[in-house]
Amino acid sequence: MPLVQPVPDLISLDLLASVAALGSIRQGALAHGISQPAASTRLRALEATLGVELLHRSSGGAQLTPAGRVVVGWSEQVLGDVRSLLTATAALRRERRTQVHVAASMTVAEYLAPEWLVRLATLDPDLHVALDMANSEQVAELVREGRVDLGFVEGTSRLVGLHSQALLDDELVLVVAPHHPWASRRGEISRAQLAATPQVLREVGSGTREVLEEWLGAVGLAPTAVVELGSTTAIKRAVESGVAPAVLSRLAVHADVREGRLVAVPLAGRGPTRTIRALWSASSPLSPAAKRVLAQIHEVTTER
Amino acid sequence: MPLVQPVPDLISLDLLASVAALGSIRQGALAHGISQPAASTRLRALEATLGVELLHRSSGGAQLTPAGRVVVGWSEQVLGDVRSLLTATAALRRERRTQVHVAASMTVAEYLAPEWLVRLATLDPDLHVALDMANSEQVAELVREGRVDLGFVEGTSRLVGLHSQALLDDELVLVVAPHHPWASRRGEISRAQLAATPQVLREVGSGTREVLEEWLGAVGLAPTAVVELGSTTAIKRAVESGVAPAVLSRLAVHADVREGRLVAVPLAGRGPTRTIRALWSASSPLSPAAKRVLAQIHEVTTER
DNA sequence: ATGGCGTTATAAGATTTGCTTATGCCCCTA
DNA sequence: TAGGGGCATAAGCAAATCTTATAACGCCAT
Repeated sequence: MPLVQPVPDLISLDLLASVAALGSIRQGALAHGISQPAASTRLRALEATLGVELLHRSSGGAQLTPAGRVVVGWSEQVLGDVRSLLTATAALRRERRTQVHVAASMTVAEYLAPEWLVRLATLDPDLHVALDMANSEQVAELVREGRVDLGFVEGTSRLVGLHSQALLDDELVLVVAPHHPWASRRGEISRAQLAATPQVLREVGSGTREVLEEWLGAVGLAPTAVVELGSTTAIKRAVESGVAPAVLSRLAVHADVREGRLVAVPLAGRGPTRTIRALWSASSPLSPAAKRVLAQIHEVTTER
Repeated sequence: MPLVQPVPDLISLDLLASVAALGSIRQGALAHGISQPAASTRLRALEATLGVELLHRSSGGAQLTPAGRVVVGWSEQVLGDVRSLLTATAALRRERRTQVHVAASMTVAEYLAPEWLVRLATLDPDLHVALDMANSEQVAELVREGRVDLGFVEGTSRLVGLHSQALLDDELVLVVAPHHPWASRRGEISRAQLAATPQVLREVGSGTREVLEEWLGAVGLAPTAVVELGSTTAIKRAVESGVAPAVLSRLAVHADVREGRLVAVPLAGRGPTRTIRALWSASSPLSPAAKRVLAQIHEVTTER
């Protein structure tokens, strides 16, 4: 499958085309910014590589042989394709200078990223950020595989092969429907009570679920699912309808609690919290554009 | 007009395609017969040259980035055209191994070369000789310019920049029509008598004319043209019709004299003679096939 | 006939490139 | 925890490619 050696090199084919057009090896050398003996030696080597005499040389200059004309004809094809490749890679470089591909976990994508992106659009209009949503585990995988430049996740698992930077803490709160018995009771709900009560949970792999599992696991307990939903919004609607309580990010329920659709119920002791983190690949340097995005999001999250 | 540096090199583009197909830099290196660090360094250099990240590397192997896929796509074009170029040059090498392009002056082409080519066809059927006819001056120019491999000319002029080898001597003889007064006279025609008699001549540049001009010029005389014809056959027909005498190669008139269409009239003293020579370029080595042609023609002309 | 100006090719030395082997580090699996 | 897969770095060596200096050749004007 690989090309059989020896392979002609592009610079020598290009030089041959120049010599053909200009009529002498010396003029071709000048056009290519190399000395005349260097050009002479290169062309002799190209003839040896191809096993064909390409130029008829005299003190009056150099002209293509019939075989040389054939080779220059094919070379024009090759060199044209190389120019197209270089044009394509220049476009990729321009895109990479301004394009950042980001993946965020659901909570971040829905409640934090919009504000971040608005700030970015204001501060740095040249940057174009493409945002994907996935659960935290999937976000980490996308980053690890190099399919996105930056990731934002909740929690600290699956950071192998990745660099990370903490941005802000996010507290999880217990919410119930307004008519739920817990909505009007005084006092806090213990971990044992919470574990004994079926809840609406996110799917396995979501940061929200992981943090809850860790919080209960610290005392040998585990959450009980009445239903698993893949969307925080869906969970909020389910809770509001009285199905069961849920533990969700304060970021996610802030507006619903303020507007009376949900009631926040205090948890005993220190509630579950997690750190929202930025992730990037440990094996590839962050692009300048992605660094600018990270720096500005860090600035936004530090200001709160 | 030349490609702007730095230019990707074909071997690295080929290696990238192999790594993409095989899934690891190490497997790509094996396929290309180089060590793994050499492959790794080459691909890093290619990324620097193009200014684009092409591979996502991990301990599980290497996969193309989206930009890498674009580059490999364009590379397949480039590498495909390079393969076409290599196929074309292989065909040219095969042709050059068996094809010899020869130019001969009129006399040689009409009276010597046919026998030579018949012998060549018998002795070496793989050789293909293409024969052009031109006058001696034009033959020398074709050789000097590299447009033919070998030339055969009469006389010794215009050998600058050429190698030559004497093959045989050719005598020029004076011929007249059977009813011409000189046909029945006894004795030789002097140079003065010849110079004073209008003749049928070849065009300027033909070997036949040059030799005659030299022979008369040696005693301060020059030939007088009643007409100039570009073909020895045409000259023979003109002489036979009684227009005027002509001085032609013995090779050319041998059969006409034997069959009585023309009468050879002796010239006083040593008649004009010339050497039939082979010519080839001084600036390019003779190809093996052309060497075989020359060797066999030399053998044929030495046997006479 | 000679000198000047164009060309190509060779020689020698310096620099750059590209390879090798050895080895370190990382990740995954048994 | 050990072994086997991967990629990257370091050091040393050989080959390639460049430079300047110069030789040789052909053409043209004087």
